[in-house]
Amino acid sequence: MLSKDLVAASAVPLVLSVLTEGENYGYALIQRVRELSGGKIEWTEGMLYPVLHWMEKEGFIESEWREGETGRKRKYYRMRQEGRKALQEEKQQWMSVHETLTKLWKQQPRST
Amino acid sequence: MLSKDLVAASAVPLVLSVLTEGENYGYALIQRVRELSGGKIEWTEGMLYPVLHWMEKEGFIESEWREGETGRKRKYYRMRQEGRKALQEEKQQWMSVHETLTKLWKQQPRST
DNA sequence: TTGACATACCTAACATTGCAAGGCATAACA
DNA sequence: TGTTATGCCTTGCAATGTTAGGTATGTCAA
Repeated sequence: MLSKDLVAASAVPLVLSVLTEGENYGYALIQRVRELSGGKIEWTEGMLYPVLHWMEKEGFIESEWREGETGRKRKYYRMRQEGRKALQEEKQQWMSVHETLTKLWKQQPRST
Repeated sequence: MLSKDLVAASAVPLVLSVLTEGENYGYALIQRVRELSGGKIEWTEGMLYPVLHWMEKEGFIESEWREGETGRKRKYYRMRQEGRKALQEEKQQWMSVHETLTKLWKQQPRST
């Protein structure tokens, strides 16, 4: 189980990244992320939907109600140009932290 | 400037990782992390001290008041065994997310 | 045809939380 | 003597996140 903070920090970059695979809808995003992470990342709907709404308000993504292969109505989300820019920014931020961490992890631990 | 969420998610692993370099005190941790990140990670004291207190309460680290090279009293923090365990766990969580993200970033983006 | 379950979306409200802002103290230096 | 950098701490309120609930439809088995 991932920590709350890590789930929060990774939500937007993950949604944007998954949408680079092509449009998708909320319920399926949860499953896709679970699948990609090997079951380690478990999103709840109550966490995801507000994030999607916020991202749409920000202009990162846009949505459209459509029927999928089943007869069900689904709200499909698609990347917008703003979203691609945001993803670039998110990537950089993530990598900044990642590089800082790995720099430390590679060091020989010195005893105190 | 890093997002609030990312700062929160990385605080504990970063503190633990920096302390593997040897004991250190709060004020210097802020500077060390700034330095390691090339100025990208800017912690505030109001954010760090409560985290240090929490980590001590959890038994990850222990503290001791001492005088440094200057005449100043400083509160030095040192890793405990619990902290090393916590760091291992944090590493794994971080890497889970990181691998999920990089998996997506490596993919050929398909157009919608 | 009825019930159960999976799919699919949404939000209100409450508890939790984070952090800006302030306070305190000392050393260094001009 | 005033200012800046160092060094630690906490309060209080704003911002936040998650739980829990609601709605609806398709599918399948009994």
